[in-house]
Amino acid sequence: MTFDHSTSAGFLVNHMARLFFEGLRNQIEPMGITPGQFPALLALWQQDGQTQRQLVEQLAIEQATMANTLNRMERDGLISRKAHPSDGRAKIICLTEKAHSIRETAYAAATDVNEMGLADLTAAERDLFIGLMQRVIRTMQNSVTHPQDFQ
Amino acid sequence: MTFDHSTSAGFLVNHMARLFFEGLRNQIEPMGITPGQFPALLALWQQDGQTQRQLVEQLAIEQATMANTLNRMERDGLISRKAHPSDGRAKIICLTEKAHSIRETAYAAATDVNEMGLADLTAAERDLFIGLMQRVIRTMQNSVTHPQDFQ
DNA sequence: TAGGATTACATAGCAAGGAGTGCAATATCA
DNA sequence: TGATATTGCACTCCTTGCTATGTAATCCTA
Repeated sequence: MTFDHSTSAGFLVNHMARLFFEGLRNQIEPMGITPGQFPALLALWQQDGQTQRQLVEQLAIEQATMANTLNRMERDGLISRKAHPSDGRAKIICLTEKAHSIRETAYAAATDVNEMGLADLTAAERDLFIGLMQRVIRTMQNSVTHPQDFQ
Repeated sequence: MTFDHSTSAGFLVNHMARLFFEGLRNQIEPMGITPGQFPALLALWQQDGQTQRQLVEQLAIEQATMANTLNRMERDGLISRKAHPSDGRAKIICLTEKAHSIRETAYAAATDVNEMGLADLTAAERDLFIGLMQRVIRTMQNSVTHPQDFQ
């Protein structure tokens, strides 16, 4: 048996992800933020003052990863952690002025990267591609929660 | 302006990559190998005794990343580095008996993960999906080498 | 043929993903 | 109400990606 990486879904997905990651890094580096911070920033721009738990649920990232990312964002002056008004365990994640100020520039950068990656596709192909990815994600999430469906 | 991660290509690609990565990890962990070692193993199973440089070129991974991965594979008893017969700078990467022995099981595991991810797609949709990913990768690689084509 | 450029590899350091563990606060229930 | 379970978060360690840098070997060329 042989195995061709150029037609292996896993290999292609991994390669694509690295290219998007690097593309976004190039775009947003001048603003002082990194690709891993981006999802959290998007969520907080839409609704500031969420807990770490809420961010974890929205972004499908593990709690430990989010804690580390928030540490780096705090270090970089993008967020501050404040006490939760009613739950002594939780903390409220609040954006700093710096984070607010780069919002529109960052949106544009992310849009540019998506645009760059899909530049060769027609509008119909883009919709198709997005739809296929959403279906693959749903399938894999289900196969994790219900592993007996697949062997 | 707003930004919906469920329709952002970059976000979806990243999420998909993490799911494939974890899926593969679950499958191959029992054999004592990890997802990052997989591409190098595939290349060496097809042709043993390559140099690090050859692996880097085939797999589109940076040289330093490959060196670190090979360090872990050497530590885990999957490869050994031998002197190159004619080039004093280079080294020959050779698979151990252990690495040879898990070949077929590992192929099956990778095939299973790809199959699991694409389970919801028809044969035609799978071909389409693979083709779209190949085009996106080509587009992004070109935009890196010729950045002036995109602004 | 000596000196500079290139090549192959190693290493250090950072980012961002994960698992595992521990702690303190909260919730639940007998 | 006291014991137990759950929740929210922090911390440690691992992997895998990157860049930057260093070193030794090889190649090229004036």
